[in-house]
Amino acid sequence: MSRELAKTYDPKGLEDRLYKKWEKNGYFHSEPDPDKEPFTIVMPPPNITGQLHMGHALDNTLQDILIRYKRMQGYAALWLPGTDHASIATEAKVVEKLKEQGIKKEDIGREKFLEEVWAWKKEYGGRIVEQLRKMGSSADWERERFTMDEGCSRAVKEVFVKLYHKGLIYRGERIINWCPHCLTSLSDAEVEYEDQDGSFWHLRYPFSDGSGYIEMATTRPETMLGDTAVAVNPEDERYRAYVGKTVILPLVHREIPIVADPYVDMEFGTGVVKITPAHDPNDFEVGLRHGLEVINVLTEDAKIVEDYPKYAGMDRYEARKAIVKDLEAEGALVRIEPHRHNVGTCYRCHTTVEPRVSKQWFVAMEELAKPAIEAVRRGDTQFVPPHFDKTYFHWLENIRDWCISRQLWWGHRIPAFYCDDCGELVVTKEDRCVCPKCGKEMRQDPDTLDTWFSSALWPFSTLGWPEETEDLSYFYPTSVLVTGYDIIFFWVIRMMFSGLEHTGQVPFQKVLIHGLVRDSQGRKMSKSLGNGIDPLEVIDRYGADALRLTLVTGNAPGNDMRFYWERVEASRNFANKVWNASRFIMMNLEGAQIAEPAPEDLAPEDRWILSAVNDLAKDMTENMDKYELGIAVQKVYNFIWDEFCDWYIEIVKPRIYGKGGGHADAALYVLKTVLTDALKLLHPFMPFITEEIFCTLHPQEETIMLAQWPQYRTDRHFPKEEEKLARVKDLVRGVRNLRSEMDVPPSRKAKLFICAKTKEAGESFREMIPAYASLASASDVEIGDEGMALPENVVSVVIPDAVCYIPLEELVDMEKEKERLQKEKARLEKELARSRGMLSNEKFLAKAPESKVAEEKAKLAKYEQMMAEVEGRLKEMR
RNA sequence: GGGAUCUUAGCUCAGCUGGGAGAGCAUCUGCCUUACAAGCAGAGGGUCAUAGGUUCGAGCCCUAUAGGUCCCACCA
Repeated sequence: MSRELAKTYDPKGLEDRLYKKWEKNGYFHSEPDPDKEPFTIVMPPPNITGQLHMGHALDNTLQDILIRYKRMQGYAALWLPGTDHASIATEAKVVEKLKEQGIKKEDIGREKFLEEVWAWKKEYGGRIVEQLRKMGSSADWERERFTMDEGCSRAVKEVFVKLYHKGLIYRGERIINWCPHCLTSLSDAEVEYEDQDGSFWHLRYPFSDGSGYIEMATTRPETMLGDTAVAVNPEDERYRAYVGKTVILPLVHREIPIVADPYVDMEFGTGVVKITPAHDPNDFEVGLRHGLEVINVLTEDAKIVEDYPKYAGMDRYEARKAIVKDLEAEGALVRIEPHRHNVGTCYRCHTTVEPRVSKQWFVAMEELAKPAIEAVRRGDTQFVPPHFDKTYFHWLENIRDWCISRQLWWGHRIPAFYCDDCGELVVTKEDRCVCPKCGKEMRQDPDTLDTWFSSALWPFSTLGWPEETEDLSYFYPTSVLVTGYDIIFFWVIRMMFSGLEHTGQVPFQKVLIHGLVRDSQGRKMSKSLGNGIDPLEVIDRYGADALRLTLVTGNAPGNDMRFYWERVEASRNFANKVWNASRFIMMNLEGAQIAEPAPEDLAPEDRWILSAVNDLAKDMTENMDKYELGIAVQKVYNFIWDEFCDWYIEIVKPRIYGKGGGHADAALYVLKTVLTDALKLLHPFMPFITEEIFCTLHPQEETIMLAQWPQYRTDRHFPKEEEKLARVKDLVRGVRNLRSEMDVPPSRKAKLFICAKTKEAGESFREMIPAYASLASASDVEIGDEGMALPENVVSVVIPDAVCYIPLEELVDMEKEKERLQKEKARLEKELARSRGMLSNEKFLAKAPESKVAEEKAKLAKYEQMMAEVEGRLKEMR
């Protein structure tokens, strides 16, 4: 069934239709294949609650390019998609929805609540997948996985139990980051710091013996209710005498000691710190060292506890006002000064986090970090670009234990059980547990695991681990992880140590890091700013191919990029160019069967373009293998637009129109061949348009997706013709330039007199005679050598190995011509000076590689010859 | 405080192992040349942040400085 390309390029409809075809025909599906090399990408699971944003679109585009490329190279390329992870965000969405109905999750209980989440997921879960499909993602959707599905849950339990028994997971009372809004603990990585204006309250606490006061400053006066000491630096002469004394805590009137601890900075403030172990991480440490009591004064939603009736129930900021007022009344407040400081906020809701002492589960990181550091040092896993390993090392070398318990319901439940009678603790993979001591049914820990705990297992849990599946042994370790640098700490590092700990291998060989997509002013796209651009809107207006091209051009790994609609438009224009060139070629082919021409029927331009596309394939393959996708796509873009469309097609037009000599069939064959190769090279970047054109051009072919990536062929390398065409291009450009500068309208044709300085040059020009009419507005062409007869009133253009004369009669302005030649002379003088300078430098001759010296000599000869011509012309005109 | 990164044309950015500065957009000029005006042809525009160093040769390597961005750690 042969179709024609539509007259105008319109991605709408076309993209949907092709995607359905690909999916229906199962082109995305991969199985282990002993005859092929595996290439594996595991997709980061985008959160289904959010909609697809530019970051996802970028991730997805890069991954899809790699997958399509490798597939065409004959790899068993598996792109394993995951489309959900258990997160605070998911839970919050459902909590919000229930709230609208006036229901709290506690009202309906855990089981019911989880049912609600699943129902919600059913309604919205497919959305992000649909959006990814619109991007052209060729992930293997048949293998779609969820972090919350059964396989993953099994892996999570397996890992937890194993690490627990190795002593690498422990439960302990620590001070952790607590979000009073989300009502859950947060890991250190989940806390974001922002600068806020605050105040410094200078307080004085009276000594118990009535001998005076000690003054200190605090940013959080309300926590003074929980103070259990005052600390000074042991080196501090000013306060040495006070250490060991006690003070009376104002308002509460509790007697607390003054301790000496090196944590206190003598230079800062008054050099005295109040110690509130329950509400500050540093104070907690000081408390441990000095055996201080931990007095918690805040509830989980950050209100004052009932022990302080006067303030009970007030939230922390209300309480602050009240307490400051009372302190003032009691004479404990010295002064207030403004103070700007960093406060930790919840990465999700940006509520100020409250340090809180509680029992949580932790992963001991020290032992796990070591192999992860080693693996990257050895090069088992490499970052692209490489400098990101520094970030990686820096984090791992300073890592702290990882708080993994979350007070949420939507997530993997911690597989730990408690006996309410005897306090026994059992960690097990079983769903239920009976106390081994008293035989009583045990109660499972109500908490769930940090979402990154399960996400860290993704590269192998999705392949069937802990079963030793065929998939796992074939596709693991995966080939490359594509992700943004903002997620190195959350995800990459945790996958690394998890992979090494549980499988003994790194989870991936390469980590391709990309930057963030920012708005046109360089700001991060965010919901609160409202500056986010919806990829679907871009697709709707310009097509997925244009969006993909935009996201990958002019972009180096690890660097941020700005989003401009103008760039999308430029990408769409390129698609349009490809479309029209293809339409032109097919119009001329008219379904004719074109056989491969005999080598002698190939014109120089045919060999040149065949050679060029051949070189292109080689170059692009090298770039792709080095993950230089931006460079690769730039090359195919330039090839198609400049070399193929603007030069080759234009040169060949007279031949296929039957004017001028040469074999029309050979030209048609070359057009078809080169277009086909170019489409293949472009396909990973612009899958839809290339598929549509390819299948129309080759009605017998099913898809370009499974076509072979163009291989470099030594029998398609024609350096001689490349040289010839370079000369012809120089000539044509020279003539065009001259005509433009002399204001000659294109409609005014003129004869070209080409005086060739060498036999080869003359031959090159002669072979291309039919092309000059359209390329250089030539009415006729005469080629000769030094002695050729020239008409009066000519202008000239000097190019390497030749001079081209154009008689323009009344249009010739001799002054202008002189000016032009003077300009050219000046340019050549500069070049000659540079070249002669280099070649007269003995050190250059002695130390530079021979090829460079030879190259420079050739250039010098060329410029000398051109200079002689220009000077000769100027002399004649005098 | 520690670390990373950037500074190249008016704007946004490429520039892969050091060997005569590039693209897109914008600007200016001329063209509806039968695939494409979402196009064609041409032009202008850069001491590659600054100062040193290594080298026959530096946008690229090294050192310092200035400015910007980001990450981490943080002073109560």
